Amino acid sequence: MPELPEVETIKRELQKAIVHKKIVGVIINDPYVIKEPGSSRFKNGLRKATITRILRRGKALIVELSSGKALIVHLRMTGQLVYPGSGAASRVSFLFSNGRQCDYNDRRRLGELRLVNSWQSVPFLAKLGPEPDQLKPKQFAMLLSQRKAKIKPLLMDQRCIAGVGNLYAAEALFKARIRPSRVAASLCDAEKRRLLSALCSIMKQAIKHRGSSIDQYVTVSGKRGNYAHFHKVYGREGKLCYVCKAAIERTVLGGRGTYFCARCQQ
DNA sequence: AATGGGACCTGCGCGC
DNA sequence: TGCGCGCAGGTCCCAT
Repeated sequence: MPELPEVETIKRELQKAIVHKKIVGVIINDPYVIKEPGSSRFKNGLRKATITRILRRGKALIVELSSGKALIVHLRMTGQLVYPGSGAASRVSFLFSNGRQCDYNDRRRLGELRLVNSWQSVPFLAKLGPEPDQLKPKQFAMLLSQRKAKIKPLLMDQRCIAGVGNLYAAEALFKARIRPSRVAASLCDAEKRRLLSALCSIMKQAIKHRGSSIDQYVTVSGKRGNYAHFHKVYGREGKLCYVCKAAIERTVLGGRGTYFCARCQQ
């Protein structure tokens, strides 16, 4: 579900909601979503900890604790953090000293919670590529050079660039007028510059609108994201391209549904 | 190195 | 009404 803009939106709301609050208890309704450590060590490691800071890297949330440990939350497809939570549908609830709680919900149970001593050493985080807005055009060009992979799956490879998923990859490629099936190394300098610029501007706009609520993504406070109103290709198979009126097409790349305009994107 | 397939999960909407 | 299938914003693992 959530890509960079959705996770960033969650991070910002979470900051306002729970930073400086003290955890007094943890309710585990579904131990499956806790990948490390075991339930009791997870509970004990969180109890009495105060939340000091919340960070985002790619699509992962990092909740830093006064104990020096960190809670890593990856929402994958259907994870949600809700504050204040009611406990309904909660897989794990974090109870605070103010009597309120933050619920972790996850319909498909693909998400992960981990309590770690040092988040820098979590393999997935250590391997993440740079954030899109940290990239200079030259670096971006380097990342794509020599790569035989198709550009859309490569954009979604978290080791290449962090935070880009299926939806925003499709939108960025449309804005940059590049066909998703193009081999990355075949992009000319101008196309690479267009693509980075499209990626950054789309992420920025999407964050401004709290991300895209397509199915059931909501922010921490339960608000929907409005960026779906701005989608040009994602989910628009058979509908007319806003630029050239050709029908938007859908294909599969790297196992993921891929939407594009065959006329605008060459 | 890169790609394709499957796996992990649940639930929705569709056609029959 | 019921059933099977395809689909879903993510990532990992294995075979080729």
